[in-house]
Amino acid sequence: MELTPAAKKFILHWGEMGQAWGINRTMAQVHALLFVAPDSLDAEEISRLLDVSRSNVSTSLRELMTWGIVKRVHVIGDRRDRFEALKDVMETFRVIMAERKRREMDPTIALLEHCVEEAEGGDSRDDYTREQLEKMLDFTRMLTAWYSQIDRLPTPALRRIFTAGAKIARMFGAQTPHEANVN
Amino acid sequence: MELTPAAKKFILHWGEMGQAWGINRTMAQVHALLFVAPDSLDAEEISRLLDVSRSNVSTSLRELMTWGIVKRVHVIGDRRDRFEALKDVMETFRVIMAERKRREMDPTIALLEHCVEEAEGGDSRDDYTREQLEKMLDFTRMLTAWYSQIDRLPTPALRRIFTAGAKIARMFGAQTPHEANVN
DNA sequence: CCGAAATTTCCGTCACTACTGAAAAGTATA
DNA sequence: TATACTTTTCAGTAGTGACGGAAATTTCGG
Repeated sequence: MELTPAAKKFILHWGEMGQAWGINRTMAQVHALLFVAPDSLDAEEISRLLDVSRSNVSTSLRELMTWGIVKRVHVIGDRRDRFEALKDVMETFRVIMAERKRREMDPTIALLEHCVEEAEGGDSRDDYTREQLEKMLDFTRMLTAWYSQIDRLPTPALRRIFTAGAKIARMFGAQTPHEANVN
Repeated sequence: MELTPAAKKFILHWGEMGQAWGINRTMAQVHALLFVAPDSLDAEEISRLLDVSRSNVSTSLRELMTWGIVKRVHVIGDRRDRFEALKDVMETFRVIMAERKRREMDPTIALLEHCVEEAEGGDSRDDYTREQLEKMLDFTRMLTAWYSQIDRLPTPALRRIFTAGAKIARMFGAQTPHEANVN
């Protein structure tokens, strides 16, 4: 098996995107490869196709598995581990979101709570900082609460929400009397 | 002016978060500092408070300004440039989203379109890859379309959407007859 | 128009992370 | 249990990007 030009371009681009989002390039490339690959691949093959070392592949695969977007699979008659990615884009997206929430949003909320609490004891010179931190905390809580609600839904419902952007905008876009007064 | 413990912790954490999202640490720290600072700061002061070089601050500020979340301001009687961050969290979030869409989503869509087109000419062995790329393209388009609709709304409407997660979930969560059959 | 203050640019250095190769550990088969 | 095959770990290396310091440029007051 060799990579088609389209697959190559996608894999390289995915690597770049990964970097922009704080994900190591090889890891993103391995994911991209598994995503477009018709069959599961073994580590050796991945190493060959991406031209990176076997050990680098091993590390990347482990990471991808802890993220939950790549799974180890086996085929009878082959001792080697084989790997395949989640093939459903929405599902992949959800898993990544859930993981980033867990790794980044939750700790951020905890830290902000701590900071706000600490800033309450401070002298009045710190009032402004405390207010800003509170606003940041409120916003982060709002986002994660929204996410939690949405994440409960099955994939088709999620898809409906995302295709209903205009409808949602219309529903929530109406100005309240107060806002109308302000404008 | 010196940093309070709460401010320090927030700034450090924000730096870490930045890294996880592909943003350089100093840049994130400068932003955090300006976000919690009661008044605008000049570059010298930022350099001192964060203990990084003047030139590093200069670069970070320029980047933050191209992102549009930090503005140059002047006070009479002071030749030095002073800087302040957007103080509204939601607004900051919006600006960052818009910028990332422009920098990452749009190019990704362009590339995926190109790849799909190219893969159409290929032999049937590439069908699966093409299908996967198409799915990825559809998903990306769906997301950006949703975003475009939502982004039109004024901030209060946006806030209403984000506080209405449960309501939205209820509205779109109802199963269609088809889905009910499948389950 | 000159000089001082402030800012930006540039290039060398440093630090960090990704990466490799080799060795170690693990696993299945005979 | 030995052996061949596979995966993982680890320690050293390389490469990338952040950073600092100095020089160059710009800006402003006198």
